Amino acid sequence: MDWELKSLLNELKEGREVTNQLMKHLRPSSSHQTRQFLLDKILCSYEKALSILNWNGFVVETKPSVTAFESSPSIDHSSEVSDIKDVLKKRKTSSGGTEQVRVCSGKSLDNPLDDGYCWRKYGQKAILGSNFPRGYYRCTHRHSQGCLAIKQVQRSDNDPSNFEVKYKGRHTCNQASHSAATFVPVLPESKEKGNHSRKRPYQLEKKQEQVRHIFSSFESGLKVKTEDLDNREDIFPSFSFPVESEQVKSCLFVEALMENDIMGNLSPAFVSPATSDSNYFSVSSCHMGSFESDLTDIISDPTSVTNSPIGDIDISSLDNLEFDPSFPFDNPEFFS
DNA sequence: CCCATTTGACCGCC
DNA sequence: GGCGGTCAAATGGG
Repeated sequence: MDWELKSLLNELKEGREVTNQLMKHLRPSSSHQTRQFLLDKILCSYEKALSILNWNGFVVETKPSVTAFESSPSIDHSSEVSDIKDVLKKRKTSSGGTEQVRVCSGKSLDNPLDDGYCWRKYGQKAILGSNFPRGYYRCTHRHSQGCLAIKQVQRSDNDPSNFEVKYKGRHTCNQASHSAATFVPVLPESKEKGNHSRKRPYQLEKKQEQVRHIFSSFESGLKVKTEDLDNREDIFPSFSFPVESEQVKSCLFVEALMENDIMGNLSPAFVSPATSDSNYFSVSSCHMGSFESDLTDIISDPTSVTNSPIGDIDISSLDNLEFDPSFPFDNPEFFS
């Protein structure tokens, strides 16, 4: 089975499971926060499922949705949710065909350039019809390691606090593969810079700074457009990946806390970014965004790992999920 | 001094 | 010719 279909199934299953959890939490004793958490998870599953369909050429219109978060006065989740508009665009490929490009919108109150990679700006252009110039960046390791990753950043006209980030190419540098795989921030530079004593500490420092920003960047969200210059199977193992790796870890972290079997079921898009198309991470950003308070609490306080459930979610209740086994989500023919 | 950014020039495509 | 994208010299910061 295609991994996309697996992902789709996983997302739908997860949506089903979380819906069941939510049902359990409809009782008055459950907290609003818990219900929000579950609602958001459901929405994210739907978003991911829709994205998968989108990517496979289905015409799926995604529109801003309303969630319980809008009733939350403390956090502006409404903007996040309404910004999770994944738009597919066609672009020409080198072979003359078209290729889908997904646009995810969001807001970044933080530095939109901090996505875990080291970028070097090589140009800036005023774009016709846009109020703000477009910045052109390429991977710092372009020359030392031949990394061809490129990104373009442009402030949104409609919402100047919004940035559209468009990625092209894939990271082939060490930084990409390692930062995607582990938390180890940076690798030794290639020998040509070995005589530079200050280089490494500087990059380490910078990298750690970037890592710190990753969550906040995705809390607020970014408008991210991805596009690869190569073939589809080449799509960005890396692109997602300092970013997504953080998210994956966070998700795994959350999932582990929430009894992996229940909330687990991570889609391949999450688990195996190296084999995924580039674009699913943005959906997970909504995931992240809505979990922000929980995650930041958990992450900032290691002691909470073992003895603190997420918010006040009743983990024990998650052990006994109930859902209608007759619902044909598991049947591949359901989707044919 | 090295490196990243800035910015005007240049290039290729439509 | 106009536009988007890239190059590369100039500039500035650490």
